[in-house]
Amino acid sequence: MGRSPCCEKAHTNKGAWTKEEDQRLIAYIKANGEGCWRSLPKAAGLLRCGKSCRLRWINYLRPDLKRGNFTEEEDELIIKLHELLGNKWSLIAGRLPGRTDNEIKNYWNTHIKRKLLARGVDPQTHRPLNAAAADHHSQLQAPRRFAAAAASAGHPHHHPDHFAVLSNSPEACSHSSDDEPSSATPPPPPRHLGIDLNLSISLAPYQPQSEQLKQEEEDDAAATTTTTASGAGSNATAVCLCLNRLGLHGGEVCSCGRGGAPSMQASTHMFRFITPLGGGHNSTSTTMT
DNA sequence: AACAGTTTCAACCGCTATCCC
DNA sequence: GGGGATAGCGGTTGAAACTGT
Repeated sequence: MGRSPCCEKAHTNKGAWTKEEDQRLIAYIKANGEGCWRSLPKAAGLLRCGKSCRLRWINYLRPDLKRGNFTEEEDELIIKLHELLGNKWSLIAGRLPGRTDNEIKNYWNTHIKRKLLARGVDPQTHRPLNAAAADHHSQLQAPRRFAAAAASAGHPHHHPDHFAVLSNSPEACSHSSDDEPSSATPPPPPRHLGIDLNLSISLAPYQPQSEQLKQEEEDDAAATTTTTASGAGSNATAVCLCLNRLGLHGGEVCSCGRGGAPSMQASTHMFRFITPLGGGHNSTSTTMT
């Protein structure tokens, strides 16, 4: 039996795209928008698989792509996000406007891995290499927990890219590490690379962007912090995790607070670091830099 | 200049998640 | 609720570009 092929392979081109194919695809999407990828090739007059068209558009032809070398700030942001999310390239890409998951994945494998190794840091675990060797078992799981939690908590009405990063949320907290026995008093939160890792990720209810922006405008009494209706409860402070809030340049990419940045997707890929009121001092955002 | 080895990155493949009937 | 169709994701591949000898 098996799956039906994603397209009629006998009559499709493969390999590198020609300029003419690119032009056809661009023209079609400009005229009709991104729609059903499966039917697009035929409609656009392309002898390509829909999947291939989608990939070409997303990774190469999209007008909002940045292209060019990664900046030092982007490097560090990728490293930090990878530490939190693991190999969730699309989620990481969601925090880097103009970059694609494929681009980041390639960049990770070709540049950042080596950079971390040169620093003596294990690229998978983000731990010092000798320490990583020491407790092999526990390291395998640590950096993936956040992403795993987010993925496994999948609710059909939650947009997959919308989850909050919660702290001190008992049901959400998956950070009690395997290498430390659980006890009545939880161990102090670990810190890595200047990030307060007293965090975990859970899904936040998805809202359509306009609704979300409206909500955020309402909630936006405090410029950089908002409360959410998520499971963190009412006394949690949410801190935006977009570029400028991470202390990086390029504040224009942030549209999470209000509609200021034109058409950036940042608000549709929102992470929030939530720290408890009172004790938090917004420590998450301040320690991220 | 020619060749071999290495690096980069666009594209493909297979799988899972989600949608829709 | 079940099953097929579709979209999206992450891992892998391989050709092109680059570097060293």
